[in-house]
Amino acid sequence: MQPDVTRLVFMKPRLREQTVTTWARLVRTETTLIDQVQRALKAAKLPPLGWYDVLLELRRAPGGELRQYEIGAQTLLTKYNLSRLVDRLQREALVERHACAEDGRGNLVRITTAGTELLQRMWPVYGAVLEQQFESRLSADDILALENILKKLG
Amino acid sequence: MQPDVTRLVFMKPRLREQTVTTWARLVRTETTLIDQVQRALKAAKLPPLGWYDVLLELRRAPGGELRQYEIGAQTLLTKYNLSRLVDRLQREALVERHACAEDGRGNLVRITTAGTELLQRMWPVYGAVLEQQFESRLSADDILALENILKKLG
DNA sequence: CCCTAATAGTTGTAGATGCAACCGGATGTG
DNA sequence: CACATCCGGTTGCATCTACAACTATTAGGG
Repeated sequence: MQPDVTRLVFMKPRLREQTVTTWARLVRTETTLIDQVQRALKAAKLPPLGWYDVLLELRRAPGGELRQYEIGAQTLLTKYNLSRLVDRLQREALVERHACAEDGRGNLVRITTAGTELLQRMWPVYGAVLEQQFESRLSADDILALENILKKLG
Repeated sequence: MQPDVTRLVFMKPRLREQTVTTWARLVRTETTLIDQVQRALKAAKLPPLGWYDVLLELRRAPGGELRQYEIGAQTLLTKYNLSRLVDRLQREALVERHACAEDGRGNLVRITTAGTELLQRMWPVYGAVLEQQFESRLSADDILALENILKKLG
């Protein structure tokens, strides 16, 4: 559950200049990197990142299947977006939808062989961008430091 | 100009485990924070973040006006998205479009009084989230360290 | 100058997202 | 067990975004 940010008290914010600068850089850096991944995938005629995220969650899960709401919790997708994204994945035979025995409302989404194969074709593209735009520009210490700072924001 | 990520050599990526973990956390943290800002704005019946970004760029610019492509370069918006976003802002009288004297193709976008007023109403909401979800969770040193790491990724 | 190529911006159309309303099936309380 | 409520998921509709094609203007050679 996310913190309820809709009830914050709105006083005139007194933020340090440096905070705003760093925040802006964080947003810009992240969007730029994501954008590079997306462009690389498109150039390789592969589906968008959202597909990768969902398929990866499924492949990580025991049995290669998850309830839809579990995928949503992991990927931060809303339920209606997920519903339609799974439609698209299903249409491409990358996942199957099965009725759920324990809960008559829901369904289990399972990744197919075609789905895992797609994952394997996407990873080199995704990973190459990560390697060259992210890992290679930072030291191992940088990455650890970054991890520790980000942890405080979770 | 962005690095051309569409011609990378795709070998089997050999990324350190830690790199992938940190990358995942970076993406998740940033999207969560942006999402919190968006929800706070919506709860306050204010327009989305994209409007803020454009209006802020304009207010920062000398004379409160910029060419459309200049806004695009700052905000990472594509030209067609920007074209329509400026349409919407114009419809709400937050900006004006003027023909550009030096370049007959383009136009100058200028922020209006209503536009700056909107900025002033949005900032407390935006800033409050930043203060409570970002600044208050990090030390000044953390923020500086974060800045320096992110700089290497630009 | 003229012709080509590049640039700024718009637009038609298709696809994706957001919102609210909705449909069961599950859960809890009296 | 009856009822209201909650929860997982879907869907209609409006809005927004992506892509490609287009107009109009500027810039660069020969």
